[in-house]
Amino acid sequence: MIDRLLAKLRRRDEISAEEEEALRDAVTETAELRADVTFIRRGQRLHQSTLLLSGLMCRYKDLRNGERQVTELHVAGDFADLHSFTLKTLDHELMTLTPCTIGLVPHEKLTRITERFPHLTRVLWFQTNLDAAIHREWEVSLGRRDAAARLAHLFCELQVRLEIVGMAEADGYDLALTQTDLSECVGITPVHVNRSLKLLREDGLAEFRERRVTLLDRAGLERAAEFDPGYLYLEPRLA
Amino acid sequence: MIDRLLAKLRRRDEISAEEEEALRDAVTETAELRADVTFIRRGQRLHQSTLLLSGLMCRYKDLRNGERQVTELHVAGDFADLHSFTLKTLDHELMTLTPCTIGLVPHEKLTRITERFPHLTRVLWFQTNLDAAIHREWEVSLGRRDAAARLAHLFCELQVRLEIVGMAEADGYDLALTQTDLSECVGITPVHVNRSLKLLREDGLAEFRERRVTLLDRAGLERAAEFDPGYLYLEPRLA
DNA sequence: CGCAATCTTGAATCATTTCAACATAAGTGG
DNA sequence: CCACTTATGTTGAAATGATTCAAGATTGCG
Repeated sequence: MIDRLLAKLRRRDEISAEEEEALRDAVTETAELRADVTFIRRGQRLHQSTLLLSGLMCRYKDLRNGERQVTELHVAGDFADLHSFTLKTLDHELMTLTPCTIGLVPHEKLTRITERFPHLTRVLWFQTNLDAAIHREWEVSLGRRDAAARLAHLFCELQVRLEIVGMAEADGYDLALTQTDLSECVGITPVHVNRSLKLLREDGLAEFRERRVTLLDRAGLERAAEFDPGYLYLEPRLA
Repeated sequence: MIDRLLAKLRRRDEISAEEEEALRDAVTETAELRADVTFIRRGQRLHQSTLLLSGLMCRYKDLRNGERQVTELHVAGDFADLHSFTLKTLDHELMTLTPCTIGLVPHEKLTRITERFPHLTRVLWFQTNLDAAIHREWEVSLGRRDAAARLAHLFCELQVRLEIVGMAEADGYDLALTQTDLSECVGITPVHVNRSLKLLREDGLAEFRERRVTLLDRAGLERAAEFDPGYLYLEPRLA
């Protein structure tokens, strides 16, 4: 059940049998959520963290005029709001994009982990730092890349993140987003997403059709996006 | 010496005398750095973290064409690369913007803290999550705010962060940046920074002259920027 | 004083947005 | 199963915010 989380953690560090047990024990409950539900709102006091077992979620912030900026996408295996453990309250909303299965992890369980499992604590801390690294790379996209490169970069990132949890093929993956969802990730209008996707398609780099991303030329796509997977910290580092 | 760090930590949580002692003990060395030095490069294996005691620093990433995106500014009291403790390597560069005094904290000291001081560990973990929250807010600026609002928002953020460590007056603060530095923070060209600063000045909101930010109308500036300090987590939360 | 960095402004250009129309796909109820 | 509605995708043309290029003004520094 927490296999995808374990795959993600073990990609970077060793997790002992006891640590694995502590993690399994930490998930006290599971739940199903339907698509397009904002189930955590900014400012709300939280007492548990959400482990995404299957489905797609996003963190976002809205502006007064209704514009929305998605700050991160979450795929199966991600701890969608592990940071609420130390923050207690979030500065953003958290919503499902597809139907999702989640595991609930009470903050007391995490406190216990910090008291008894220093290494596992560092591994979890690492995961929140990985989210921060993803935020940084999105800052670069939003600040410096043009529309097509932003989309290309996002497609590259998701290919790698989904591969880690066994949810991507060599040439692409399912991605149940609309062009409007994409526009909220990359900070452009839906209309311009449409035009930019057309460009990527015409350049033979990538295609987004029927809720699936197809990497037509992965190397070329990565070049166009200036994608360097370093920020995803794929090599083991043994904290 | 680590007073500003302590002020920052105590703003959000209680730090016991022992914990304070553990922190003091963790800083094994201090150093002076001159301005405009990139002293940590992406990919470099790190064995210590950098505590900024005085001065101004930034994290940034460069693109092939030479464009630079600053992903966060650091002020006195910030742990500029606490995340290197779990990441081991950074995905970005770290550079001084002014002459800086830094404290060096070996990662073994931090490992010790995770083994003996669970609460202090959570407090430090919180700090890296706070950096992530700042990244998120910058994503919103870069993705959705126009040029003037991005600058306005940055000025508001720094006012609050500098107040916490006693380095801002009620109406503004010293900020030793050039307009080009600002442009690398907010993702626009230096020329457009200049024009946008003019707008803010003409609207009576804020002024940036002679390396000093003056908030002419703080409430108005915050309104223009849609600044909500929630993401800076200013209230105590007792982890 | 004089050079170099920084700031300022104007005018032309460009990427993206806006507005609008139409096409396609998906979902609902009769 | 079709008619109808709604969400999503596509394209064109005009408008806009930001960039680029260029020149001149100001400031800081050896």
